[in-house]
Amino acid sequence: MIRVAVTTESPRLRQALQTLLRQSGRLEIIPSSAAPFDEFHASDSEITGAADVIVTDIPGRAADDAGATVLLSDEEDLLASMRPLRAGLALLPTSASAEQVIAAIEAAAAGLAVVHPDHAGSLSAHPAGEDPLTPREREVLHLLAAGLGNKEIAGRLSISDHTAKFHVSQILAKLNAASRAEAVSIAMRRCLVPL
Amino acid sequence: MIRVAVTTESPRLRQALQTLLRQSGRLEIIPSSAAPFDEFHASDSEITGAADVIVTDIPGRAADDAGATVLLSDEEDLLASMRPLRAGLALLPTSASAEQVIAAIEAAAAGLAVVHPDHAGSLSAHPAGEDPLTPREREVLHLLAAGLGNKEIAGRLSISDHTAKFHVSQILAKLNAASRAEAVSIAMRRCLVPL
DNA sequence: CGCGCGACTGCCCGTTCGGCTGATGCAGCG
DNA sequence: CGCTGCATCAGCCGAACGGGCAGTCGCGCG
Repeated sequence: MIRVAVTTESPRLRQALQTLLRQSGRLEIIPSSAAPFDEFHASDSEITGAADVIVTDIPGRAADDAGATVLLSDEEDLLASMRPLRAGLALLPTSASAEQVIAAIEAAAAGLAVVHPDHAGSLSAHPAGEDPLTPREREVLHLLAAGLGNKEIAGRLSISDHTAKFHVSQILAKLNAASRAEAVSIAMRRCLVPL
Repeated sequence: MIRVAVTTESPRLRQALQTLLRQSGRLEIIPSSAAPFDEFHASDSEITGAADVIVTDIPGRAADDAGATVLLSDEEDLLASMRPLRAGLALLPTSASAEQVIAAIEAAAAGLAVVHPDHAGSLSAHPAGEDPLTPREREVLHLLAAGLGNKEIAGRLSISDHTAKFHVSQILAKLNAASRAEAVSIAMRRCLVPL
């Protein structure tokens, strides 16, 4: 039985979560004080101490707390700042389904790091914006992203450095980059290259 | 009830996982064929079709498959290549505990992305390797990573382009990069710059 | 006080980059 | 049969890059 404490700013959300989680049958909800959110600090230690996982919508709590935490938030910026995914930290948007919240709680309790794809979009996926790069261009892009010069790229691919340069030009154009450095930046952001 | 298919190279591991997962009581294990791993492709579709989640130690399977997948692997490089954390993809080391595997399966089934902190170390934290970049150099690095040229960097920072160039040189030296493109690559890998 | 270090500026010089205008060969497609 | 897309090669040229070398300030530390 995983003990869960719900600490949200909105009482409505807290209510909803608590009933939702209770229905799962596998979680023990620790009654949070009925105090308004601006007093949550008072009852903090008691709740935190007894819980295995904290479910919250308050970014600060997730940042401070070293324990297992599920953060429900729609703020895009959060992802960036929290990016170094901690052990036991789960990041979910408020649109997450009940199963997702429950699964995230269990994973967090087990010490895993979790992200929701919707949220992680900026981290990982590139749903729409596609990259019409040819296979050869992708090869070049890899070397380009490794910081190689045209001549080195040409050497690795056994082609003329003119051709290498040509491919780089194509990549710059397709990625809408003004320089190879920007191309690397864009490519890595879009995960067109490993790492 | 989540239907789970176990597809591993090692029969021993498959056995261990199956019994382990069965004990949880919340998972339905789909019997995988007893075929040796080099034939797994033959029995692929049948297994995959019926399963909600696939547990495997074969990197290729996790890459190919679009569905929920739990990858058990200790290879560091994998993380890099899989980095774009997909929806429903969980990455665990073989040292993961039973609860972790089960939690990961449930999270993956719910469409979440999961990483194990041990594994994720390379993703987020870089415990040792520090970067003795001065505050000013970090500023320059940001612009550098955005693909700006020396002149543009100088403009943004209201300094001489000679100075901008100087800072870039310092950064290249400290990051051990031969070119600004490689510097961007290294900086983004080390998370020295947002995204 | 001297010393180191970060931030800043300057100039020289060879290399590289990125865009330009070309060309060739080889596929698939209507 | 042309057409289009991909990959290959080539020269030219201005601009940017990257490495030296040489300075000037201001700050904190012993």
